Amino acid sequence: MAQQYDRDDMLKLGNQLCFPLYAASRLVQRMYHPLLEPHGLTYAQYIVLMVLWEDAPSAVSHIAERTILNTNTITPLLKRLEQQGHITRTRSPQDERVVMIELTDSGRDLHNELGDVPEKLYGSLGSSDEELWALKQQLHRFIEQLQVVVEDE
Amino acid sequence: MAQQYDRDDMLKLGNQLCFPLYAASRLVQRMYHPLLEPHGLTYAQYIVLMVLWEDAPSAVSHIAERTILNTNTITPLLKRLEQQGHITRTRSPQDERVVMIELTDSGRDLHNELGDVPEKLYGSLGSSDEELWALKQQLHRFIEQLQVVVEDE
DNA sequence: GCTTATTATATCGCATACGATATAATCGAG
DNA sequence: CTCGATTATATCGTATGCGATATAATAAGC
Repeated sequence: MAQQYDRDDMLKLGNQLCFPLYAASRLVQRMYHPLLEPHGLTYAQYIVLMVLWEDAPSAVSHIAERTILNTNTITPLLKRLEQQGHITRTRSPQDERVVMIELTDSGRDLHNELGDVPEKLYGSLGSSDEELWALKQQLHRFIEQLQVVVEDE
Repeated sequence: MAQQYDRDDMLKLGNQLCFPLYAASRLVQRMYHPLLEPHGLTYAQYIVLMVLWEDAPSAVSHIAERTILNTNTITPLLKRLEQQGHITRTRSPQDERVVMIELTDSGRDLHNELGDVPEKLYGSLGSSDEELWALKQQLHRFIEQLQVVVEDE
């Protein structure tokens, strides 16, 4: 993308890739908020719950890896979910460094209660499924490359 | 995208569009951090400065509109930039509700100092310019749709 | 000219998100 | 078996980011 602009244009907001990523992500989160808030959930908690609905129990580090978040972000977030009664946190007897996260009945119930959230969200957009799918696939490829670079630093 | 999955799959992390957006945005920000930190800048400050390098002086609300951030996010951010000496904040004599943001010499100098940041960043990725450009365009279209929905709430 | 509606920014409170650092547990090499 | 290296989570401090609310200024309608 560098070759397409002169030096001044390189710093224009409209020519950045970082900015539409940033803006789109926050707009999507704003869309989720009214659907999650009645269940007392934040967007980040919802992301973590999606990992657990697929793969519980899980270690904190596994959740961090799946969500591409630092463990020091995950830990306080999980503590709040625990306080809300949706998960439990226990040290693994096999390796006491590891904290295992399990879903409670309440946490599992949320899976049912929130099952229609994505449909409600994407249903209200003008994009076709094909367009959204294509965007998702491109983002996955992009993330793979970003992860390579970020890990090398 | 709703039609392609059954109900269970709808809540799998790998099938979400929101998640790769969220992850990609944060990974990009992590890439920027080592390039901005030596200048004492955060990523959000950098985004705001890009608006100002194009369009200064500007009102707070204009910056908020361009960045798609709330004014209550922008105001504390601008105060820190002011403290660092990169901008000034003054009430407009024409309309005392409005705060005008101007760049200082120091703020303008940063434009030169940070001119090679995007190239350093994207140069290290494996993606072609065409791929990054296509992703950017798709995100712009997506944002337009999101903004329509978010504003209707 | 007055009053209500609207607009612009500021403050409050809470939840991230991450770099840096600390603590404790486990692993592996010698 | 011991010790250094590595790993997992926790804490600290700072900067967002946003919903809700407050304050002040301007606009619009009568």
